[in-house]
Amino acid sequence: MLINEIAKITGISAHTIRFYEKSGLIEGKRDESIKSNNYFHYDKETIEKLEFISDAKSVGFTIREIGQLIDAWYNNRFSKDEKISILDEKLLALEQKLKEIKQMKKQIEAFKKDVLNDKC
Amino acid sequence: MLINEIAKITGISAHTIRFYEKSGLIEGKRDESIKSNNYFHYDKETIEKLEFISDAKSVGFTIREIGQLIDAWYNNRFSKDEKISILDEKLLALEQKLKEIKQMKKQIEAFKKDVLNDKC
DNA sequence: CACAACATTAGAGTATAGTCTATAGTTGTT
DNA sequence: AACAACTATAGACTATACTCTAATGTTGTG
Repeated sequence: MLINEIAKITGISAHTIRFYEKSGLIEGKRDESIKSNNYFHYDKETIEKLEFISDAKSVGFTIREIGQLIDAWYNNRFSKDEKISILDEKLLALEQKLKEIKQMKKQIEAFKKDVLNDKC
Repeated sequence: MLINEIAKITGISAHTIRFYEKSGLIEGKRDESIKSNNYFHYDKETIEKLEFISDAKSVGFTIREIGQLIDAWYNNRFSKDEKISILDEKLLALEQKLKEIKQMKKQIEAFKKDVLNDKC
């Protein structure tokens, strides 16, 4: 698949996909048998990764963190122990985020109560 | 209290506090009886707001969103109905974040399982 | 009174994460 | 062949949220 095709599938613009590629999150391959152009070809795994990137961005992970996660998942840049340590670290971060969000919900609910009772 | 005092109390730098003031999140008052300087004075409410800003940033709210929340809480820029509508909107956003984070946790736990079982 | 420590303002600089433009070449359709 | 549509690359531009610097004036301590 060429860039515009995965752009359409994932809903991520070709520009942004190129930005993610430059950032090392995904990697297209050039078809050595085609010598007239140097278009990048992307596979189904790239689509999976792009969908993961969208989700991971939503929960507040940075590009660098998402890169680590993708490496821990797909690549062999890290040893098994290193992979587990990265994943555990992110799980802990998510636990922390859950706590903070629940706390914030309580606080905003308290604001709301005050507003409803004309206390502010 | 002057700026460095609330900076110390809240752990937020004076620079950042001035940035929040320019952004409309907090507001210091000048002492009209002192004519030799135009230092800003901050009260306990400002400390509350700064602590709220820190928490709200942690959960991913932008400066603009935090401004809305502070207005809905402290100021009378909005009617009661508008306040409730802002607070409900933020509560919904937090619900959504909770869902996304739980989903991401599951996904990372699945990665971890795969790594532990040498499946990737 | 010297002088360190603190205050204000304007504006410059940084990091992150895109987003867009310009240039140049390639592919597919008529 | 003409031409629209697609691709790659470099680099400029934008928004957000700081962070720092410079210039200038004020306050408090020995």
